[in-house]
Amino acid sequence: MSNQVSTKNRILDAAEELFAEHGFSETSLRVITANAEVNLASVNYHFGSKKSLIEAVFDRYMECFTNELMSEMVKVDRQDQKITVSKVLNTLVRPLLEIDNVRPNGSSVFMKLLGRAYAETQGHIRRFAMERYSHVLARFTRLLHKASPELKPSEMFWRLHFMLGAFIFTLAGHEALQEISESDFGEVVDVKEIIARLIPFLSAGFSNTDIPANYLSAGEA
Amino acid sequence: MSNQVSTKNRILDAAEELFAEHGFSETSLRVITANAEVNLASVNYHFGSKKSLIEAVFDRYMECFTNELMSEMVKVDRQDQKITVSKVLNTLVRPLLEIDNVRPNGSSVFMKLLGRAYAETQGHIRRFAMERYSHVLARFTRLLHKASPELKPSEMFWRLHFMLGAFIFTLAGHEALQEISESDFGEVVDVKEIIARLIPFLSAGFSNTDIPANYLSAGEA
DNA sequence: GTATGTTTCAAACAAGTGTTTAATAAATTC
DNA sequence: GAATTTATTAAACACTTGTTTGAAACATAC
Repeated sequence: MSNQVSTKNRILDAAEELFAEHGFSETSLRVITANAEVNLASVNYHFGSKKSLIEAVFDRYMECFTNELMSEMVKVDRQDQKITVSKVLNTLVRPLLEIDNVRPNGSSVFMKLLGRAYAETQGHIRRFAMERYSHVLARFTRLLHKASPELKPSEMFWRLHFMLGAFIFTLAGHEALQEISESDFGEVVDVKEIIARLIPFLSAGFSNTDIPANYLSAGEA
Repeated sequence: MSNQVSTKNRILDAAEELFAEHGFSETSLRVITANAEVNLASVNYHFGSKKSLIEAVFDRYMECFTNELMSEMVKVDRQDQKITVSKVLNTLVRPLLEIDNVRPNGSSVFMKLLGRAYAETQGHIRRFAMERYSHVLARFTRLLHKASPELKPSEMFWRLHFMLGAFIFTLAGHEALQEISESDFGEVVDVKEIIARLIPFLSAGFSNTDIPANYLSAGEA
């Protein structure tokens, strides 16, 4: 029993790193099992299929992340001060950086996985994630509404996905951007600093009022 | 001679559609050549390898797009009024929508390809594109600097990539988002409308002043 | 009309893919 | 401690992948 868990985790550990680095379909079960130092057949034994393994890798992060995020959102909801967009976005930070304590480089790997999953089947996994973690997304949306009640739901939907796009895209490719930043400007920035620049950017974007009147909720226009 | 061009284009046409829909490594040469109704070997004959085919598909769009973009940027640069971030971002619109005239659904396919290429090797193609079309990016950056001279280069670099992320990510997955928009809010939006919402969002984000002082250029802080 | 260069084609190639099998080993249960 | 469930293993399976081959068809030039 103690050993079977070990095998399962060895596979997950090796898989997530390779998936993040090279993509899902570019990573074969043979290199995964070789890196994990387990038998090839054990993937199908423990996970059933490669597809299920991908989901398992994905879920291990998502569950941890969404749990932390939920408790962070509850905190913001319970406080007395006014809820701002910036505060809502900041609920993402701790849960994300927290992953580094669970797993070395965890936040980096997680964002890369997210980026790949997002682009992989262009929308299918996006939908899947939006359904599987719909309660988290709903809560996040509700918080955003409290911060910007003047926005009508459809407009908020679009702005939410603009933010998601910038967030995931930037952090998924943060390593390349960090390299450029260092070579071109001599600035060494870590993930935390990237987020520190990203959040004001997104807050301002989300809160912008430079829009056609019909994008506001009824009565506000 | 007239036939070899036709074969080449049939391959490119079939390939770009399949690449956009299913991804690069998920699309085999056999389904490409089947859709194009040409012989399997003709891909290697005309393009050398699958990798070169991918680049050819990508370049056919990029060249058309960047040419239009350059002339659009020259226009903005030549006008007398003040250059705003919004104006700079709007230089992207016509070149993008123009593609629909060259090829049905062209802008949609192009953005999907961009999204895939961006995520595929996480940064490698990003770097490749930034080098191959560095003159375009440099011109775009120069325009942005004219619009926001108070931003120091490194801060502009980050904000530029925040915008790129939101832009490419949103438009690459626009179909899924459009479906949700229709089913959840009953709103049918086209690419043009998405961009119309995106640009004010990005302008506000890019122009935000809610940042630590050390992110501004020397003397401004 | 022969010769030259270009393009198409069916077939085969070598390598890699996820998955399954049946035998062995290990752990757990009664 | 024998019986039974659970885990590991090497091997094979059936299939797909990108690429190459060599002959045939076509076009062009002299």
